[in-house]
Amino acid sequence: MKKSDQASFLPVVRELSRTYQAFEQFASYNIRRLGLTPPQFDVVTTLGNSQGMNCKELSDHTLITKGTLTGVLDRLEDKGIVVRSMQPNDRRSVFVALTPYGQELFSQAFPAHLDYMHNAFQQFGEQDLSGFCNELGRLRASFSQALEQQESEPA
Amino acid sequence: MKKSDQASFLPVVRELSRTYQAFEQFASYNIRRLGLTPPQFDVVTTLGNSQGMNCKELSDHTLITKGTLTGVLDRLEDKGIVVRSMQPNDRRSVFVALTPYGQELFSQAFPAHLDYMHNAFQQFGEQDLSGFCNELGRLRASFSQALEQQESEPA
DNA sequence: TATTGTTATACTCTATAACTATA
DNA sequence: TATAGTTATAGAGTATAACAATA
Repeated sequence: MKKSDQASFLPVVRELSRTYQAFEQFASYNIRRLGLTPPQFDVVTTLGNSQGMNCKELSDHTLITKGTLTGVLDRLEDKGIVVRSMQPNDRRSVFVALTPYGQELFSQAFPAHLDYMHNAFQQFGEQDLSGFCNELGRLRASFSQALEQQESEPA
Repeated sequence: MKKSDQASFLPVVRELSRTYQAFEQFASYNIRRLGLTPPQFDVVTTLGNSQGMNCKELSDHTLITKGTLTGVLDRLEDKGIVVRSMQPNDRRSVFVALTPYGQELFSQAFPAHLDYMHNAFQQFGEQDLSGFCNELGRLRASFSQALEQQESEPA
């Protein structure tokens, strides 16, 4: 019997995609009302929960690759939300932080977004939530591991 | 206490995003080797598991909106993978199906992709998998419902 | 030599809405 | 009037690689 004949994991894959799409739709419905795209919002919240960081760290946190990040930051800078500055200690590095306006946006929009997201979780208790986290974590670990295996193999 | 102060669902949201990203990376690593993008692959597998369908049905299955679908189909047609034809019964409708080459691609690539995906699920048993589906399904239902609520509210 | 970030290129997808041809 | 699909527009993210400045 070929492996593909017993693809009992297929429903999981389908369900994961559908669930993420539903989440993405729900979340971005609110995010776009702020005039932001999801990647932009991701950057703003990452910066908002820190004192600022360089592009490399920002890229690691958001999983946005450096080439793309330049464009995202450009657009956020145009909107006056973030500011770039040079670092004296390492002059290759660019320090990125929220502007005062960006901080105001963050401190207003982030709690509001949490309240919004809360609507989707009202029916779940602590136990449900930690159950979700566990299951998702198991899946994620497995995908990461499988990808690493692939990448380390000869093409 | 404000709702946002007790955001115990935040880890779930983060974990769902990370998990999906890990899945997406893992899956697309293989899909791109076929010279396809994930949306294109989605269309190919949807068509491959059917006798063909019109754009409306295809859009419903893949969740790709009609405007985007036109472009995706254009590129698949350029590659000789799908073919569009008119329907005599409803001349507004366009029937989309795999070409013989597209069918060959599908019948070779789809099982291969399942075998590839299988690598990420080896460690899970039937019970794990159905557990994942249940949890994901609960989440999805909740997101869908919450979005509907939002959309029905006065902006 | 390796790293940080920008630039360049070319493509792909997205959202939105106007448009056509049918029904 | 409503529906199916295309077209138009403008933007935004993606992958990739070359590049400049710095370490």
